[in-house]
Amino acid sequence: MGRPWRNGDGAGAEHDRTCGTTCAECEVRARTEWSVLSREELATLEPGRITRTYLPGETIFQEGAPAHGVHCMQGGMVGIRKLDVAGNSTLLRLVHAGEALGYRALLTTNEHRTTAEALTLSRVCFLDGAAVRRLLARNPALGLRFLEHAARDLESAEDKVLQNVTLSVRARLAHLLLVLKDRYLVSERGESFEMTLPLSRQDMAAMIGIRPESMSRTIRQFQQDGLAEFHGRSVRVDDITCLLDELGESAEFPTEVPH
Amino acid sequence: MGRPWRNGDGAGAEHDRTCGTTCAECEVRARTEWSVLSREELATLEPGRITRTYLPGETIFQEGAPAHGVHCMQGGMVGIRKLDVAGNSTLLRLVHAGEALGYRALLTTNEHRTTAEALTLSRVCFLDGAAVRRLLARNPALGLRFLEHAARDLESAEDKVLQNVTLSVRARLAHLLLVLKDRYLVSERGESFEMTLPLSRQDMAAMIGIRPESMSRTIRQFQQDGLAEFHGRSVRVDDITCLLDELGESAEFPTEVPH
DNA sequence: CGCCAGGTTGATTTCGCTCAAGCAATGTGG
DNA sequence: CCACATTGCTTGAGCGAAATCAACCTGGCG
Repeated sequence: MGRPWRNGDGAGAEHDRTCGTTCAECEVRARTEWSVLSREELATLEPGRITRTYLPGETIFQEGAPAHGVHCMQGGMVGIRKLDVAGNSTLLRLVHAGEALGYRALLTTNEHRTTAEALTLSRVCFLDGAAVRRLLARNPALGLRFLEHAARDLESAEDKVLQNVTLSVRARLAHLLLVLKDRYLVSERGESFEMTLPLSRQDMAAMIGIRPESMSRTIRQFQQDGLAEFHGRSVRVDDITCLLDELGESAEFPTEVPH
Repeated sequence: MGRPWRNGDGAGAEHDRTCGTTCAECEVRARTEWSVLSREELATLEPGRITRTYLPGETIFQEGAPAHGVHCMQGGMVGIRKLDVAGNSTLLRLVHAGEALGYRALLTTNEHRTTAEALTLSRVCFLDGAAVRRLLARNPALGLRFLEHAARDLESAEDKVLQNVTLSVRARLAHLLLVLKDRYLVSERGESFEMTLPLSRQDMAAMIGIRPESMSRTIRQFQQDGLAEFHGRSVRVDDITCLLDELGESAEFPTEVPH
């Protein structure tokens, strides 16, 4: 249990001693929406604050449950899932240290529309909804920070829609690898790089909307084609440009022949 | 061009005489984000306001273009599209009278990530970005209204992701018809109803992420199965419950056999 | 009249899913 | 320590839904 918050986040500045400190002293505060608040404003959040550690697999809130407040990630990684009637699930996005979680339900239905599940050991603060709403009503900057967050989430959700519709599985996996590279890169040299995947195969499959079997097969294809080498959760890519080529390949320009 | 703003919106209160009036006098204001503003605040928007009418097919803003402000729908219907490299496009959502348009780019990149195209004759106001930002910084309620809007958009985008991944084309068309029914219903009696589609077949296909050919075939299937009758843009559904059945049918409970 | 975009239909292909089995790593209880 | 269950991952065989390719039809319009 040495340093559980170091999970590829790069910052690696979160230690056990954050345990129980106030928001004002929180090490990830600068990255959060709360960074726009004054000391006095921050203090109003303290009474309704609860910090908790979640083990991998534990759920933080469930789809359909009423939202009583906002969660704020201190460390670890959480997956936002959405399930359909048949139990089929999609992994919509990953949430890391410094990000808010479940803020949306506070604004609309008061009911969570997604499930949040810890994917690694995670420390998460819960902040009381009423206190947050009071601050939102008073300080415009706070709402704007959340608005930016929502705008980014919306952007990536729309990207995902387009991706799932237009790209092949190969292209979607290539895209996923490139996205994960930004955060989970281990080493890079020229056109080649290495990274450690933060997700199981199943979860990677759920991220691009395919079955685990298809993930296996596509990974094997990538290896056979010399695109990437997978050893457990570590991936080595020799030539990143090959990966980039995959993105457009499934739907190349329709050879604009004049007449 | 008698009454161009009556497009199934139900309200039907927008007429040509709205032309050139102020925001304060705007007939759709009560439904907009601006409803939380005082008369004085509204007045600050006037200098940077431009009202324009768009013909069907005209684009209001294009993916990649810089955003200089926010658009506000007075009447008509606009489609939000997103294109991929190969020219393949998806219709992400429809925007109607009283809704803001292109507000997201103002908050993040300052660059539009989607294209907005008038689908019917539409009247749209443009509001200067700097003026809007000034108000956002002053009045928390305005930001919260936009935040609610973004939260709803995000919700439906995530629903769409799940839908495209888990539901069959049949189920997705059934779902689309049920969604369109809410707004474009013509008449209803018991389990049966009639409506007039606001979209071409191509655009309906683009909404659920399929090719036009597949849309044709699925419509024919629906007719053969007695689910719905299509005559051009009018649809008659005899038994709405049949349509509802389609939603879950593609992925029914996996027969939870104990042991 | 000819042209053209939108829509329909048919034939064929292909990509990813389903179903099924097997395997390695891990845990568990006797 | 072993027998056994469990879980995550992989692989194979076969199927089926939707895409692709291609032709044709229709109505609107210059």
